[in-house]
Amino acid sequence: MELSERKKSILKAVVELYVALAEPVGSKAIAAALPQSVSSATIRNEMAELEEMGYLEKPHTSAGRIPSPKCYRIYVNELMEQHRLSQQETERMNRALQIRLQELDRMLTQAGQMVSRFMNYPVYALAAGKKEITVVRFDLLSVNETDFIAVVMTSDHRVKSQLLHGECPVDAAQLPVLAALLNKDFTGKTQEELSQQLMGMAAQLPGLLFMTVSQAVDYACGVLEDACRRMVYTTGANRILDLPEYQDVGKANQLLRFLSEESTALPAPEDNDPVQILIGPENVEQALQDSSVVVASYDIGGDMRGLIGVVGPTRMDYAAVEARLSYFAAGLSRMFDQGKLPKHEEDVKE
Amino acid sequence: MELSERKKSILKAVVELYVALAEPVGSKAIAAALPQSVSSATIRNEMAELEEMGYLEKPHTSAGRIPSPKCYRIYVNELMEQHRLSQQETERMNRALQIRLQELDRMLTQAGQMVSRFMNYPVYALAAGKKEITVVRFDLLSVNETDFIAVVMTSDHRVKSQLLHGECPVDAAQLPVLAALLNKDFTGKTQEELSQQLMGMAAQLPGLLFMTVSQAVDYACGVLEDACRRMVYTTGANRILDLPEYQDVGKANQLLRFLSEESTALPAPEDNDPVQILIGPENVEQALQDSSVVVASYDIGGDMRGLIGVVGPTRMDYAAVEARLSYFAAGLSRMFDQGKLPKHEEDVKE
DNA sequence: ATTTAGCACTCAGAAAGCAGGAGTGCTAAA
DNA sequence: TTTAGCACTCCTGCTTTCTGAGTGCTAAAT
Repeated sequence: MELSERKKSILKAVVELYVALAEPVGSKAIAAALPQSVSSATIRNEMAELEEMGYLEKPHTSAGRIPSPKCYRIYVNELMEQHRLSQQETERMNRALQIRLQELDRMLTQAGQMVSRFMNYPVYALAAGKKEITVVRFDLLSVNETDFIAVVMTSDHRVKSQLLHGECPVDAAQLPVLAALLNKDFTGKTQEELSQQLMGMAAQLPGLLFMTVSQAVDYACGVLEDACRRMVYTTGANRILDLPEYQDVGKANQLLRFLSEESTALPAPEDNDPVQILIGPENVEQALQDSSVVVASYDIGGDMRGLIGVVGPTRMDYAAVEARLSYFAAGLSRMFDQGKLPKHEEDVKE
Repeated sequence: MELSERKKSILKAVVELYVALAEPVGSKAIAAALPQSVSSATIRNEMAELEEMGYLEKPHTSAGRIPSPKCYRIYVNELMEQHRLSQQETERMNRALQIRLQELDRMLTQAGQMVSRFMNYPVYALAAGKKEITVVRFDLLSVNETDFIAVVMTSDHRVKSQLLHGECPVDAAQLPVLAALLNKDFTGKTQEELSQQLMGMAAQLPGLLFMTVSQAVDYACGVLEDACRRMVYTTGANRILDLPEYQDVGKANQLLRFLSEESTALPAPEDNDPVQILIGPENVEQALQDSSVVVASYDIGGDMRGLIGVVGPTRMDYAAVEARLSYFAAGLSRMFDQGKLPKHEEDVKE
């Protein structure tokens, strides 16, 4: 059944007043807020019906109404107006986007920090790729008789390196040979495949050389491992402590725990919507049932895209958050497009 | 004026009872806890004096006493007994210490996470060097006509690398030459010196080459910059929400903010005590006035040492925390000693 | 058939009052 | 110097009352 125009504008008013004041809103307040002039009694009748229909809720008998998740949903789908970013805001954001393109990991944390600063909500950022990450290139650099540097470039264009203390002396002249070997037999492999390959190699190589190869491959495994694991960066989690809905330490604790410990379970948009909004119980995760998530994706280049999400109470200024987040995502896309991450041969092939 | 034996044992009892129960402790409870059998009335007299002297405080007239910071101080200095780690504990810790030596940054966060898990308090970890960090080595690796990898090794043995998209074509053959140039003129320099040096170079090099050099040096600057800045890793901050002293959201918020935003201001031990304890107002930082910090240092190798600190309420089980932290620090020292970070030539010289 | 005014009703939250109890400080006896 | 005894304090938890915002219903007005 379709909602009357008036019902809709009442819902809209309820959401907007509740978002602004964080208190149940009563019939009088709505009457004042509506463009049409109607009496509070009329509003009361309408609200009784809307409650019946599941759009509004009462914390207790003699309080005003608060929007239900269903109400928020219809609000974001139909009712909410395009939030207009103020000149100030866009300028601030543009300034924030003037950062130098850095290593992807740092990039993500930085993006998160920026957004969190603008939103006053916790933010998470991650990069998602379509394919499994592999090593695409090895380099070994000699430091001295016993130490060398392993440089590993992964399929998502990250380059990681570390100083390794050889368990046996390493000949500087040998290193290029070993690197060539690594590049030949250990590239394009997932973590498990790497370990296997290494096992198979054990017999074919002189012990000393094998030690070194093994160290390098071990390192590469480590890199791949936390390329998968530590992909999510959360920032500004404690901002929720400023919000009235998390004044209860128990609730705050629950959400904070989730954000810091299980952040990998944070939602990623399924379809290719630029921005997706998940309201309260629409979240699968138990810990997010009372919270909402707004998540946007942007182009990173390569076969990757970046995800950046804002977590807040269901009472969230969806219009504003969505507007800001899209703006940011668009900005990031542009940034990555300019300082383009180079295509690796392998990507170009397909 | 010296405290009588009995006064001391009363203080000890007050601290230990208060630490255990988080409630003001009364004369009767103390009488029961003391080895000597004395009446609660005697205790009351003694406590009145101790309060006079500033060791004890009363939240209000008819409540028990709680220890003042001064009391905690004398407790850690003289009264507290060596906490004996249980077999279980040491085993768990040993198991935790079986981690593979990785990049220093990751190492620190890992150490922090481990300790925090054992302590149930927030933990911060950082590495402090005596000298300013400089770049000790550059490498440039060719990827394709336009891209190359910059590898930078710093004086604290970190190796960082990134894929750079050349603003102009880069000739693979040229790269070693440029790297040699970088190693000659840009090593052993602080961030500011790097920038200066680069300015001076602008005129002397063909434009195209200069672009590339400039990109590499820029990257090195970035590395040095956040080698200084992002040196502190905090973990488990929200554990404080489980403690009764931070049930007040305001207090919790203040401390959490401090931990996440100004963690660089966290205390580092001045002298070379293995473990240092800072109690409440002994902390310089405003935000730590009601909290205590136990911080230990351990040897990382090179000219660096690692710092690891536990933050908690003044009502903290100092004996246990100190014991665990020392054990951990010792373990970390040993680890770093085995998988020794190699000395760099420069360090060896002096 | 809506809309509106009016009014009794409900209920959370603040303020006030009350009893219980833990703990103190003091005094006087041991 | 220690201890028992006792009056006193004042926090805590409890019930009580009060107030006000907001509702739902009814009956009149449009």
